[in-house]
Parts: sequence; structure tokens; C-alpha cells
Amino acid sequence: MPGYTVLKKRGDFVRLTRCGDTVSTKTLVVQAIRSNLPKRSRKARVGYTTTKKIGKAHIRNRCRRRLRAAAALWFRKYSMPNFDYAIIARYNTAEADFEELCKDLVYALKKIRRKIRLEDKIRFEERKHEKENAENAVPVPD
RNA sequence: CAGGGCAGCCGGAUAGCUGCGUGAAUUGGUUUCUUUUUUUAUAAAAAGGGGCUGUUCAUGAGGAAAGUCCGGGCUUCAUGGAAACAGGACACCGGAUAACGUCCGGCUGGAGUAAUCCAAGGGAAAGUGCCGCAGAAAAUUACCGCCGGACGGUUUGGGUAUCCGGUAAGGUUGAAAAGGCGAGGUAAGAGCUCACCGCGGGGUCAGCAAUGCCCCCGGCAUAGGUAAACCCUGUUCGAAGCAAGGCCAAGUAGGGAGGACUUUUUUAUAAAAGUUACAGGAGGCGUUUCCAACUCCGCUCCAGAGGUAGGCCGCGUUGAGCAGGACAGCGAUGUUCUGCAAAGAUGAAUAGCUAUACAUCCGCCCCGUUUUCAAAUUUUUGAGGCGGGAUCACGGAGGACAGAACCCGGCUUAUAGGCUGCCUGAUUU
RNA sequence: UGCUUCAUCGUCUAAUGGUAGGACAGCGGACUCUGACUCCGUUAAUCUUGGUUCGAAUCCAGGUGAAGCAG
Repeated sequence: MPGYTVLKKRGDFVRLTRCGDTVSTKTLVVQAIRSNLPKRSRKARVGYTTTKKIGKAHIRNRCRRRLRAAAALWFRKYSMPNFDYAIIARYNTAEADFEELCKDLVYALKKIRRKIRLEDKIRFEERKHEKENAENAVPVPD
């Protein structure tokens, strides 16, 4: 079993597009958000999106398969546990070199990880500041 | 033959690494449920079943899987049965089929030298409507004409004006003007008469029939077109669709019982009514190293209904199945015998990557032609364009259309390239 | 996946089978010292391919694209 499961529900995809972090490269787009499941498993979840825009049914299937193959190689290494990911195919996913596809995927995953860690840091510091302010503010009226 | 037509078939191959779905097997691992036994209990053991996972074996996308255009199975709804009306679909004739708007054979008309191909191809003497502009007139027509007669003026006659009548040959318009063309005939004309052609009716023969051949008659007032205008005639059709439908079923809301609290009545027991809630606070459980963020609980128990989230069935070895043989038939197809049979996903499997050879294409090579350009120069060279040959070597490019979603029979549309058979035409022998 | 509907200038819309009209926008000109307003002129379309018809935006058939409903 790989270190991730498959994302299936429509609601999860909607949540991702609405409030997830997005990184786009030439051949694919990656979205990520913290999972809302309180499960014990620490596995990440992945979903693949191929819209009607990129081609007919057999082209969409091909894109999904290539994305799945690329994810099987690199996803476990660069994903964070307890996160939901969506990989979206673009118009040139079917024709692009496989190595380039892998490169883009790794780049996107790395970048999104950095982004989320930065945001967490900022939020943590903000909270800290608020607490300090509150602690400072409380004694003043006393 | 680098002409054409028809029918049928294939539609990528091999190897390596890494993977996916389904089914079967497995005293493999792990987890959970039920039953039985032991125990005060926690718990333990045995049997059976399910989930996840490992191993082995088997198997896994088309000719169109597509469009969703017809027909059927299947399911639900409605319904005692049948018929009629409305509405839809179809329409030369005969046959095939479960059925069809499909298929086969024939007819008629059209295209082609031919093989062959194409056609929604019933009815306009049941009725209604429409036919812009142009034109006299677009449907019981009469403007210009042609002809005869009457009367007036002048008067030899002819011509002209008006009125009455005959006529549909000629003119103009248009997509279309009341059969065509020629001859006779006539005051002028006219199917008025005749020949040929067209049309209609009847008869003989051939054919199941559509229809065809021949003969006779009519004399076209049966009188234009349009029915993919309404309509008429004949045949036929209940509606919706697997997200159909069936089963299991969290949670939430609601019901009952008890407990707790509040209010009222009562000396009290007790009875009645209401609340058991939003927000806030404190706390606990779970994910997390922590923080942050999020979720759930927040008095207990019981019963049944509904059927949401979710799951299972429907769903694949049986279906108008595929392959081959025999017989019947021109054929579609039918009868019969033998053999073969496992795709079943559901954010959706059936693959991803690499290498090799091969079909094919281009260049390289040769020949002809063109003058577009450049150089020398007045016909040479080089580059380019077009056509043909050669396919040995070398280099490069390189796999058409396209992905099952309940299942079948068709239709329509997309499709690189290859193979096989038959027919026809031209040329040569 | 199934079902339903629609397609007309760049945009919004008209058109009993008979010359595709109007508004806004665009372009050119006039008015003005200049701009706006106003006026005049002009460009521009029946999604596509066939068929029926003398003649199709319209009627019929195939294709393409878009939208909606069911969950």
C-alpha cells in the first residue's frame, strides 16, 4: 500500500478549490489543504482532476493515468501527512515528456509544502502576539 | 495498369522494469462480528462469517465502445377488458425479423462507356390554404392582338373611331400560362380532324404484386405547382427510464417511560402544566510532540416509522451469444449438428516508461521539364518548384479514429494504413 | 450517465417560405476653438453540410457548439 489514499468526494474537491493553496506549473496544477478528517491514519489523500476542456474521454483517461504514475513515483516522498491534495491536468499533460511531468510535480509539491509551513508560522506568531497583547492588556485596567 | 466499382477482414508487434481492476485458491498475516464452552468478572479457547493485506493462478476495452437517432428486452407507474377520439411515427411492391424508420429481392425515375450507385417514391377528380416581384391573367383569365357584323363621317376602294360577337394561333412576364410538334382546315382560329410523342381509361398476355409488352378507346373541362402546407387514406404506438427499481441503514427531527428542575393547587402525600434550550463559561474524549485548528459528548432508557449520508443487490457463463459444417432459399434469413465460452469499473480498472525490428513517409541517388533567383555569359553551373523512376546502402520522421458504464438489433458520424475475393473499362498478346 | 432546450452583425434582439430590419458599439464626415450631445453616411450576421421547393434564417435529415435539469 502506498503512503496515501484516494480522494473521492465532491465536497472535498470543492473545499480544495475554494480555500486550498494552489501551485501551477507548465504541465499540471497542485492544490493542497489540511484534511478535515479526525482519523487516526496519518496518510495523505490525493485526487486527480481532468476537465472536459483538455480533450475527449480517451485523452482525459491518459492524463489521469500519467498523473497517477508520476504520483506513484514521487508523491510519498514529498507529501505531508494528513493533507488533501488535488492534481489537475492541463492541456499539454498528455503530450509532455514524462520526466518533465515528474519534475513539475516534485517542484509543485515542494513549493506548496514551503508555502504552508510559512503560513503556519505566520499564524502562530500572530496568535502569540495576540496572547501577549491580551496578557499585557489585562493587567492595565487592574 | 499510380483506371473504376462492390463485398469481406485486420486495425499495431516483440521484450524488459514498475503498477491497476475482477474472480478463484491459500489451517499466510492482521482486525472485527456471531455462536458455543470455561470463568464472579476482566478474559481465554473452539467453530463459522466479513474487512484489510500477502502469495499463486486465470482474465481484462471497440469497429465504431462515440452521437443518443430508431427498435426491443428489463424495471417501476397507471390499468377489469376492449374500442374510439386526440397526438406522434411511417408510406412504390413483395419478403426477412422479436421489432424497426433496419436488411434482402424486384419495379419506376435519375447519374455513369460499363460494373455499379443515388431517391421520404401513397393521394392534388374529398376539402381548405399559399404561389412575393413581374405580368392582362397565378386559376373557370382576356391587356395588346386576329376575324366577322352594325352604325357614323368621307365615299370607288382601303384604312380609322365606337359598339356587339367569335377566338385562344401570336406577343409581353415568370420557376410555372390550360398537352408538344407538323400537316389539313377556317372569316380568324381552336384536338375541330389526322400522323408521331406525352397523358388517362379498358382489355389480352407475363408476374403473388408494384409494373411491363401489345391492342383498342378517349380527345385532354380529368384541365398548373405545392402534401419535408393543413389534410385524406392505410399501418402502427400507454408513460418514464438502471441516477429505473429493490434491500440494509448511521445521524438529525419527532413519540413514550423514568429521573431532575420550575410554577400552580394542597397541612402533607399527591395531582396538573411546563422545561430539560440558544448563547456563554468550565471540563473531558479523539487527531496532534506542543501550539494553532477542527470534531464529538454534554440526564438515562425503550419502541417503532421514515429511508437522508453511506453500503449491498440490479451487474454478467445464457444473451434474438460467437465460430465452423450440412440442408432450404437468388438473397436477407431460417432449420439442424458440432465446438467455444469468465471485462465488469463507479472521482470510474483494463496501464506508465524504455528498447528493438517492421508497414509507411521524407531526404540522399538518377531522368525529364519549368525559367523563379544567383554567378559567369548567351548556354552552362548551382539553388528552388513540378512530374516520373529506383528502392540497395545511409540519415531523419513515425503510429488513424478513438475508451465499456444495464444489455442486445440497427442507423448515423469519425477513421492512418494494410490484406483478400469478385465485377467492369482501356491497352497489349 | 440519462433527459431537455437553444444557436441571426462585436453585443442585445426582430422577421405569415419571397430584398435579413432595428438599437448600442466601431469607422468616416458635418456642427464646435476643442470635447460631449446631435445629425448624415458606412462597415458588419442567419453555427455547419446536404435535401424538399421556382425560392429556405424559417420545413426535413446529419454534424458542431453552448446552456439547463436529475444526484
